[in-house]
Formats: sequence, structure tokens, C-alpha cells
Amino acid sequence: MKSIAADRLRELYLRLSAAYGPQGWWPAKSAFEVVIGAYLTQNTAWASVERSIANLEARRLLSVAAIRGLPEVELRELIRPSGYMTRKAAAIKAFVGFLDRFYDGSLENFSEETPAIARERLLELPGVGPETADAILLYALGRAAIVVDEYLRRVVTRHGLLVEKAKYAEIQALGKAAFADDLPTERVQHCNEFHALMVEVGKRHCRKAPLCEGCPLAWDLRASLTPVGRGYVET
DNA sequence: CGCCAGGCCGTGT
DNA sequence: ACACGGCATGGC
Repeated sequence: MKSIAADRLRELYLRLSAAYGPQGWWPAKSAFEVVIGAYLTQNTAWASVERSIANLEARRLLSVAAIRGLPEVELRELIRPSGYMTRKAAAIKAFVGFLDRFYDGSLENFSEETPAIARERLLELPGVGPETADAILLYALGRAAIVVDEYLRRVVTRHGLLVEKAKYAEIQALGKAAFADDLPTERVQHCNEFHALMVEVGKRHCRKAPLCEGCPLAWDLRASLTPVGRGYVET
């Protein structure tokens, strides 16, 4: 059984998708580049990430083998534009070390893990929290993961689909429910476009304003919802 | 000058 | 369990 909130989130997604079209995420030429970008974009503007990626690309360093052979101090300088260079360089190095130790240095081998195991392993790595783990699962490993970022949090709380203090797992469960009835292949594609739309539309219309002012799809869903426990029911 | 960006982590309550 | 500050850099 699917909740009313999940139905509404799905409807919201379908409208955004129809209005804005395919987003073409993740912008990268390889799965490994997605991983690098996922680390670098943490609390960082994408334009800054692009500069770092360009630095690596220019030196042909966008591969597991190349990062393995690159001294960490040099990696820091190349990713400097993205900020947090000390932590991010160490984290990226740790990811490569992780592939080397358990997957013969192959991201493809790692991607064969079941999604649940892969997620657990990712969360054990330094510099990988729930959002980065789910972004890697979805955009680098091709798994049907719901990525919960600040934009999605704003959407589901401001539209009254969840209460303000909803946790990551609760928001993720709602997103998962929204696509629960889709076939596996379709579900991956929906998850892909879903997060991309949250970010791209959210960047323009859904920042710090108390409501999503200016958003072309800002319906007031709260009108017919009443808070019950941690969620809402239709009234 | 201030705030923020496609978060995560260590520390204190 | 939760709140809070630090982490680095560049754009506006």
C-alpha cells in the first residue's frame, strides 16, 4: 500500500519531468568520474567541481590506476577549487584503496555487489555519508537509490508531505514508495531524473525562502492534509 | 563584506 | 540521540 504522500510526491515528480524534460545526469564520462564528482560536490558549487575535474582530465588522472599512482599532496592541489581539499583528497584516496583491497581495483567489480551491501560498505568509508553513498549507488553503480538532499527535504516538508524534522531515512522511504510500483529498469531512470530535477529546479526556485516562491509548480498541497504522528493524512 | 554551494565528521550536551 | 561548529574555496 502506498501512502497519499508518496502518491503526491510521484505526481509532483511527473509534472516536473514533463515540464523540464530529461536532465542528462550525472554529467560525467565514466562511472569513476561520477565517484570523484560525488566527493568533490559535497557542500560545494558544481562549477567549482568542474574546475577540479578539468584539472584531473587535463592530466589524464580520471581513472583508478591514475589516482592510485598520484601522491595525495598533488591530488590536493588539483582539487583545490572544490574546497576541503585535505579531507576530500584523503577520502578519494581511501576509496581507491578500498577498491584495490576488496575488488581488485575495479569499480565494475564493486558494482556487482548487492545494493544493500554496497551501501553499507560505502558508509564505512571516510568522507562518505548517506547522500554521497546514495549518489554513488545511483549514478555510478546504476542502482535504484533515492538521494536525499537539502532540496528534496525542502520540497517534502514545505509541501506538507512530511514534518519539518523528518530524518534522512524517512524522506528516502517516501521517495522509494513513490516509485515502488515501477519496473526495476524504469525505477532506476525515475530515481535518476528525480534527484536531478530536485537539484536543478531547487537551485532556481527553492532556496531559503519559506515557500518555493517563483516555482512554476508550487501548489499548496497542505490545504487538504492534517498532521498525524510524523506524517500527514488527507482530510 | 557577507552568505552560500549537489555534506561529513568530531565534540559536547 | 540531537545540535553545533569546523572544514576550504570561489561566485555573487
